[in-house]
Amino acid sequence: MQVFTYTLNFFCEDSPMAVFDPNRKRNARGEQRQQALLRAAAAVFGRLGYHDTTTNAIAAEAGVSPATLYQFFPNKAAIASSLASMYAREMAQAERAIDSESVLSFTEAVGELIDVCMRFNRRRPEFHTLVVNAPLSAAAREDKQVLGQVFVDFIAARLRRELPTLSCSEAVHHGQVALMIFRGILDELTVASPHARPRLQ
Amino acid sequence: MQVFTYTLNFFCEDSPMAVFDPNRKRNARGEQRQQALLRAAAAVFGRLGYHDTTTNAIAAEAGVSPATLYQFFPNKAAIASSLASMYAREMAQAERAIDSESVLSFTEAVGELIDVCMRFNRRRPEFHTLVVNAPLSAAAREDKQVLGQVFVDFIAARLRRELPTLSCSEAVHHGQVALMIFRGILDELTVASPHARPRLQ
DNA sequence: CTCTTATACAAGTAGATACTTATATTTAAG
DNA sequence: CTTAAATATAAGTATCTACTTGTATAAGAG
Repeated sequence: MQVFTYTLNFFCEDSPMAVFDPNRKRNARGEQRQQALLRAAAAVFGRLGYHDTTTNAIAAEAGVSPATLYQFFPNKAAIASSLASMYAREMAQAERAIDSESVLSFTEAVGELIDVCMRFNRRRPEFHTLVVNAPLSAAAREDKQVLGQVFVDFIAARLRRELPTLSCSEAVHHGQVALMIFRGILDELTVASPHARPRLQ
Repeated sequence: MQVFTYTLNFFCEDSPMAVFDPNRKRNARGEQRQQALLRAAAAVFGRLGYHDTTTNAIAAEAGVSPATLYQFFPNKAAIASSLASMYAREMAQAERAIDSESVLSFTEAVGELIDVCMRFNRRRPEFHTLVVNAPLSAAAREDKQVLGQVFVDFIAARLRRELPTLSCSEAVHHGQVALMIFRGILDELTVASPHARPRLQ
């Protein structure tokens, strides 16, 4: 009996009709829809936060039916994860581009770093909510973690150039603390931005 | 017509049978239940966060039926607000009790302050979630705001004693930044507590 | 042109959860 | 002891929301 059931399930798997298929070929219209859905999701997440954003609202914002959304994303968390990944990678790249020829002083470089991060978070207010409140996929968590590492490494590298006596692990630790501090300030900072920055170093 | 309707609604208000009545007299059993419900809510909020905590789970944790919960609280947000208020007041009091005779140096006093806050957040892990994720009542927001003010004032007062040349508004501003920094570190700190503190001053 | 596959959506469903109703039991004041 | 009010719950309901189903149309490869 057991074997029979197994066999049946194995060969005639009553597949749940997988309306979303990760390997599906996309045409131009599809690619555009997917981008439009991501933009719509960003807007709604930004307005309402992760929890209060419904997939129906995202679909409505994009001007499509809820069912269409599920042609492009398996579930709500995947949309959030996709956005979070994009943003994390984008921001990491922006950070890596800062002072690539190493002409700035430590203070200037850190000032630039903060500026870049602040600008990014002002331009993409939804990033914060997504990272804090959304249940991210492993890939998105990885990208977020890399972003943190880029920040820490940036600080640590500048710090060691400024103070060559500093041990490597000490420098990294200072970088980590700086990251925590920065996140703390970001939390309070959907408003009133240029006020607090001067005190950061 | 409009007037008539108004009158009807005013006098014969089809009251929703208000199972929760804020003016209801409580007996001993009631007071205990209410406390038990708050303790249960704290436990579940701590485990699951605000959004994933259901009123049914709180009732179950307290060993009562869901309906009983609504004899004591009008809704889920009121439970969260009640807890957040309690905790904010408790923590503010603890902060005010630090170094009441002003015998500590600035560095020592701030160290004490951080210690007290850390201990509190370790003892009441749910406080953070409630403050960050729950839709608090006006009263609870007020208590939270007062707590922040106590923190800022503590820092500002010590700072001005240490550096009498500092202007009052400058001192307060430094206090505010310190608060932001502290919150940022708390965010990262459900774990690994005694590691980061030394670098704070 | 044809046929496969992608896109689209109307119209759902399933399951969860905040909250209610009706009613029974306990408390305690008079 | 009576009685009104407080406490308790079984058994709901209403609503919301993530997600599906079935089916129709548009694209585009050959």
